[in-house]
Amino acid sequence: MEYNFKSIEAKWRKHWAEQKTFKPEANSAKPKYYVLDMFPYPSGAGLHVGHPLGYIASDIYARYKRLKGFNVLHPMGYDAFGLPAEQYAIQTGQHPAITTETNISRYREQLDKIGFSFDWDREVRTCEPNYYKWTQWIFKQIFNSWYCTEEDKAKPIDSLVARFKAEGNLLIKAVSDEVASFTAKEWSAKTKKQQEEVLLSYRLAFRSETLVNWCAELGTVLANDEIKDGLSERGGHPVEQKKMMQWSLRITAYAQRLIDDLNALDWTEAIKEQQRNWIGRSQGASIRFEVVSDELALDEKLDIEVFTTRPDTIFGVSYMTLAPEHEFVARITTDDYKIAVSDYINKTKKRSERDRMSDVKTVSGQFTGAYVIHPFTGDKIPVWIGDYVLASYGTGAVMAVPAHDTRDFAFANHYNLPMLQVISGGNLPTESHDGKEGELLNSSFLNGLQVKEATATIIAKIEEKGIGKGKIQYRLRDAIFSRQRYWGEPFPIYYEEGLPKTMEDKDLPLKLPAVEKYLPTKTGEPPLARAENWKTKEGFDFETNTMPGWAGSSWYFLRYMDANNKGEFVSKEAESYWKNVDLYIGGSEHATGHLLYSRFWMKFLYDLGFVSEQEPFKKMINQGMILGRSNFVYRIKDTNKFVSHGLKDQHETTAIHVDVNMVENDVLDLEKFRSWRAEYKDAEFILEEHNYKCGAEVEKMSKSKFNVVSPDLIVEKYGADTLRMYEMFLGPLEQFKPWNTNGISGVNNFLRKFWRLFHNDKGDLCVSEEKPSIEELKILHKTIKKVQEDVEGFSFNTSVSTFMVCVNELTNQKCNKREVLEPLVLLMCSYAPHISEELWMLLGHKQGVSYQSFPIFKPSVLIESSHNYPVSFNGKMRFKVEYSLELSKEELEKQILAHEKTIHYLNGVNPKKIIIVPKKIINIVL
RNA sequence: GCUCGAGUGGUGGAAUUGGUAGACACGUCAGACUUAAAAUCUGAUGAACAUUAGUUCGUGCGGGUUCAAGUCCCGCCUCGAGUACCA
Repeated sequence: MEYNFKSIEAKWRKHWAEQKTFKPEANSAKPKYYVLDMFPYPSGAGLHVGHPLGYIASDIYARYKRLKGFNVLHPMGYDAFGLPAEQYAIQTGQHPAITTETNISRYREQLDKIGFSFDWDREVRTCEPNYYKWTQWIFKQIFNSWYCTEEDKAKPIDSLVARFKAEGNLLIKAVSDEVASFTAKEWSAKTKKQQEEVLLSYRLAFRSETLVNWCAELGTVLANDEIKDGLSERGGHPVEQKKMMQWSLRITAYAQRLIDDLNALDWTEAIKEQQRNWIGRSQGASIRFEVVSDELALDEKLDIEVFTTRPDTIFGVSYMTLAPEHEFVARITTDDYKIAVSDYINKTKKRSERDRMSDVKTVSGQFTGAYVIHPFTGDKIPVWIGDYVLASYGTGAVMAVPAHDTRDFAFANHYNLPMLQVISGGNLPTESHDGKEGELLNSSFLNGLQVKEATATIIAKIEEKGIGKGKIQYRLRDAIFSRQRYWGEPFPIYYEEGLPKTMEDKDLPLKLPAVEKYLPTKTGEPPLARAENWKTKEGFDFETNTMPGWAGSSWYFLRYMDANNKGEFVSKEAESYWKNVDLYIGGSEHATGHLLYSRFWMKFLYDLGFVSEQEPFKKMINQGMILGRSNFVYRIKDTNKFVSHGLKDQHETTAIHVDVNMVENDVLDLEKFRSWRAEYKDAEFILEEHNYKCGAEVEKMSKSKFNVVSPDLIVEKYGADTLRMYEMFLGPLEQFKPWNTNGISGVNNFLRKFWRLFHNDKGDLCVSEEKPSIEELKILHKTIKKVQEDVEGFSFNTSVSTFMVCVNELTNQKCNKREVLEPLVLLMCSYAPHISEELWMLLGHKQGVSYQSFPIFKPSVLIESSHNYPVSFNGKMRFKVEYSLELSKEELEKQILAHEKTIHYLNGVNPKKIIIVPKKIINIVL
């Protein structure tokens, strides 16, 4: 029988689905292992060949872990809320749920063809009411919590109320908005409404006026990454900065824990570093400067607070800069400067924050006429405004030290402001001296100290004087949590007298209402305001915003543990068994989004005792994107003649993208090309070596470049096992690489060779029961060892090569011994599961290969070869050894000494000791 | 600018703790089988000289450590990714 992948693969897919082969055991005594892929957004375009890359890798690992005796959870689902389906709904009126459903079935169909070992009974979809019921429920918990900085954890809001009743808020240490202090008595005296307002400043989900990117045309707030050059990425509509009432989550409360706990994670340093930078911890001090301005009344006292990471340079301060939006600007600007200042503010308003950021070189600013008093020298320091200072970071004000900060330096040079060096070294006045090395000078009591000592000294002094304190500032902002969209989770919130209230658990899920149109209302309210009864239902006034895309994806990994639970988001037993994800595979583009929010939610749920781990993803592998490889034909100018790539320089040509599906190994299928488009029907070709060779270039996969390769076509032509192995063979998992079908025949050949090992020339099964030779066992053991190492180290590409070598060698040996072939099938079954199942069955096993446990081989050593190293170094000598059957240590020593080359190079010196180190090297101490 | 990663044949890529650089595959060339082609199989394939054994040079560039460097150290160059007026 020939290797007929079509019937084999169809048969086993059906078998696995029917037998529910990949359902994890309930109440298992086995150790657990949770392998998860980042779930996809089901887009209308379907899967291309790049999507399954990570899924294949995780599937290999999941199957491998099952063989190793683990109880493996390996689920899949869909991140199904999102903008494309909503946009489609706006254009066509089709409900996003229908679009989503269609796309999901297409995805499922494509996924099913690749032979993944997902447990589909646990599928989750974020847009299903049964799922988002729990997203809403978690939101409720966040809303009903506050963050206690004493215990450094989130706690139920009731505990805060109890303390307010007992002691007021004077001693409460919490992450909150600015709240006026009150006593227990004053608390009790407040009305219900006033109390609610106070609590809102403490809740971890809160409402506030926030500056957002508002796109009027789309009728929604946009995230920074949804804007390109001041226009919306989708549609190219103008975007403006606007203050809007928005829901936010107090992720900043977790900033330090989010940084600290990164250390223990087995993620790439790059991703961890990205998160650290995003959170952006800087240590420094906040310092208050007293304002002197003609505008202030005589008895009016006003301080400007600045944040600086370099309090040690305080004696070098020569001016101060406020962000143009700083709240004090209008109050302190003197009459003489009012016009200039307001002109300047108007000018900067026109430039979006993004423009300001991208245009770093232009220095601009304006003096306000006001001064502040230097707290140590008593000097009058001019106050400027400048758009290089951002209102949204720190206090929106900086103390400028031009001698030791590049930006202050540029500003001071431009406006001719004074500059004083206070730290030795550097190339002043050519450039500023930003480094933290050197000795303090011109700094009164700090003179002679090193930067580090000076920093500590000055902070102590500042605190002593009561003008500020040491402070840690984070770049991370609270996460804006509302979107003016239809296709997202409704908030379980209604309003009474303008105050938000949560719905009862029993009334969840609050389902998305039907609307006749998916656009915002004429008055600019979100689409949900169009729903009948939404604003008036039984006197309720529901929140019309919906949650952002990342809400549902911040906890989905927990739902898989117990996907069909109707009474809880996850049961205590399921959670305490599966705990968290052992291996997470997905792209690195979510470093500062999904991966950060998930960690935040997990920590929150941990604080409230709902889960037992603080981190959702223990180990993560980031697979690289698969790029497209575009093909070109070269049309000779003004003709319908096409010249092969190698000869194109002889003519004047234009390169034209051709569909890569008409090209194989860069050779164009002329017939397909002629029938591709009417204009090419009569195309003529200038060939080289009887073929038309196309040019090629690596680009992102896109429809317009005709370089999208669907996995379906590959499966159709070569089978799923070939696709799986080829995607792994392509190169290291983490690397960005172009899709290139050129090498796929090699992998396909290998699978056919593998098949032939078990069959004779006539195609009949032919497996011998004879004992294998030492040579044959060595081939097998070498392969087992190498493949195991590769899988554990995620070097899937090299283990494909290892299999190839093994099969080549066994073919050369004409080895068809059962004792060799059986373990090989087991080893192969995570990579190429269909063919392995079939062969396993042909070998006479009743139970499928997916139920087997991996044989543990302990390959021992046999001196096989040595290098020509001289003996005269370090007293150590190293030998390369290969694997064979077990040997005792004594035998091993004997073999080493008996080895011809060893004796030669030992030069008659007797070794004192032979050290057998792990892996393959033996050290001989002379 | 900063952070991280990477530079190896015609191509994708291997290379263990520093230990025979180029595994494996594609491509190319030659051969076998065929009326022929396809498919399959076998062999060759870093470069230069010698064309027989062999010799020399070779992992982005320049130094260094070492018996031994793709791998470690110092100084550069190039490319990719992320981030950016964060005080």
